[in-house]
Amino acid sequence: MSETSEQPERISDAEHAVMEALWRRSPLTAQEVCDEVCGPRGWSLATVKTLLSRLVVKQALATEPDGKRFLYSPRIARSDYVGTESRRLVDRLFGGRAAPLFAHLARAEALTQDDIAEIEALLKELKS
Amino acid sequence: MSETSEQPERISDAEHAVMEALWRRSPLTAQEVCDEVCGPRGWSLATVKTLLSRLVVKQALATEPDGKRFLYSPRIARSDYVGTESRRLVDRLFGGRAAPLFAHLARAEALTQDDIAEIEALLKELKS
DNA sequence: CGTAGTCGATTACGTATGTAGACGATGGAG
DNA sequence: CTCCATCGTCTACATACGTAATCGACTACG
Repeated sequence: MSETSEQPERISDAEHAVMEALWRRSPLTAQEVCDEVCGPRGWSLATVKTLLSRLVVKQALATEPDGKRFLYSPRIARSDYVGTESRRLVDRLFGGRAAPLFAHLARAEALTQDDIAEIEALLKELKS
Repeated sequence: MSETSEQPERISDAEHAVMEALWRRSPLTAQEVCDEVCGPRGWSLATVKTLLSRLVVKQALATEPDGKRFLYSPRIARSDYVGTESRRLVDRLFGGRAAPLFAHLARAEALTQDDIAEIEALLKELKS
């Protein structure tokens, strides 16, 4: 019984931006991650390094030495992250049921015809 | 031009629990809010008072004096809150498109037949 | 072999958040 | 009129987060 019941630590907003870069492409060095995110967010390399360290502590990233520096890669799948975050929202705001969320989005988001078609196809698949 | 371009301040997790109580029923006194949420969350009255104050500062709650104490009521509609939070999630995780979120939920959440029927009805309505 | 650039690690610091105790005003009971 | 229960406010404090500078180690260039 390894008594390390690691329920995954929460990933903050800024940290999430770093994760996205690494989900797009990995492994990357700190510098490369910065190339991806520093521009858009107006961050310095130092900031990215801090975020990377924190993500490693949170076990969200794995490191692999590459000569003098590290290569970082995600340790959790994007789909898992998306799953828990979506679930959190649905639980907090829609009593745990996905349908009301969808209803809300449908009304508020002005789905395109393509969106609607996509969803209908999905429903058909689910019903079979 | 009133230069108070108040983009609504973010409501934290704990604060959100308080908002939910007041969305269910309002106005309420601090004590009454505590009756609603202190049990489930294991909070003390003091904690609720702090959260209420912070929410007032954030303009999420309005106060109305009632003798010696205050009555609190929401100043923002739940649907607005739900809207911005949902939008945040969709933007962060699904590139701003609702359909992928739905696809994810559909696969991961095991929608009931009722859910599916509900959504189909909605789609029909949207297409007309 | 020394020096400049680069790397991760350490330290910093302000604000937000979770949680709550202490305090001063005040209104109602007696 | 006095005293106590309550109220909101102020203060407190640990942790998380956003953002970054600094520092010691190392490497590649000259």
